[in-house]
Amino acid sequence: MRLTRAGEYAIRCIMYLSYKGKGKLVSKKEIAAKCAIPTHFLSKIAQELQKAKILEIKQGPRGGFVLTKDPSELTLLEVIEAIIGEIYLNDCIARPEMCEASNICAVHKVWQKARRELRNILNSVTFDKLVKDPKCIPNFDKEI
Amino acid sequence: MRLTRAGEYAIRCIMYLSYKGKGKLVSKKEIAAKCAIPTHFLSKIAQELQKAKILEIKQGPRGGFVLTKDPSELTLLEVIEAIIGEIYLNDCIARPEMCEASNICAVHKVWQKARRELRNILNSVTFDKLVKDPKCIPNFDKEI
DNA sequence: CGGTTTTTAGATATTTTTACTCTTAAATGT
DNA sequence: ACATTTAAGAGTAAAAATATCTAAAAACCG
Ligand code: SF4
Ligand code: SF4
Repeated sequence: MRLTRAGEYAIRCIMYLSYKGKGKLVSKKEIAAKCAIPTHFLSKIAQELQKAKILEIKQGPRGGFVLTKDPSELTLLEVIEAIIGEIYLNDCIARPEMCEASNICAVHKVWQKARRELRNILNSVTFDKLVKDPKCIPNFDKEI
Repeated sequence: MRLTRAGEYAIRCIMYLSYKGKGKLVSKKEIAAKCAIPTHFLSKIAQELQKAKILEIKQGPRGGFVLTKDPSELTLLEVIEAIIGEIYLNDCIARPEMCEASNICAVHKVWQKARRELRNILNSVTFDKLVKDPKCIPNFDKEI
């Protein structure tokens, strides 16, 4: 019950793009270096984020990624679920038909609540707030 | 980011034992049948639950499992973490040294909060309450 | 005591997921 | 045209999940 590496990398990538600002083009190489993400893996992650309309990919020399959403409108939950899919916590929340008891099960109700709370917390945090605290991006300022 | 099958099975097993009552011996075969758990897999799960002092295993004919904790003192969180280990949600919460930014990272703080809330929710539910609602154990009453 | 039943505990096996990596090709600035 | 940069998808290695198998131990029964 933990976030995958791809999810964590996606957050770091968007953190860096948010720090640079919406609409600003940043090269893949730079992001990979600053955020400690394997470059080829970053490609895969960026593709998913593009599908989710969070960023746009520009090819060619001077290519890279551009954040298309305003950091103030973009939450942790959106980025995470773009990569790992919707969070459910337990299988019977995703597919209630897998357990005949799901419509009356007391445990099921706890998972529903837990899921709602977790997603609320992750959805209440926007990237503009995250990057506003300069301390949270200690090595973004360093030269590459 | 979801509970493993072993975790779900553990909850069902303890649900059934709680329904039968603390100190009551129930055979493995019966639990496996009622809770739809592969019998051999149930052995492995029971071993973990015994290590966590939640139940005791009795061998021999008329053997089985006995709940050693009072259902009112036993929470969902205890049972789950006995099987899947402590919940952390993100690697850097389990091992802050894996990311140099962890002591100042704003995202890290969100995960700390999310983890605390999730564990609180799971820890606030005891098994006596779960089994008190007769509807949550629809097929426990059926004959085997 | 000896046989039968029931579970143990560890080894093994299969499948799925994770976490990358490689390769070929496409896009684009100069 | 050509060099640079990324795309897209196939491929792979390792880990985790999900069981299953087997030899043996425990305990009841007659
Ligand atoms: S028993 Fe309850 S919690 Fe478990 S799978 Fe069924 S509905 Fe979900
Ligand atoms: S960047 Fe923040 S959230 Fe991500 S691993 Fe480091 S401390 Fe954790």
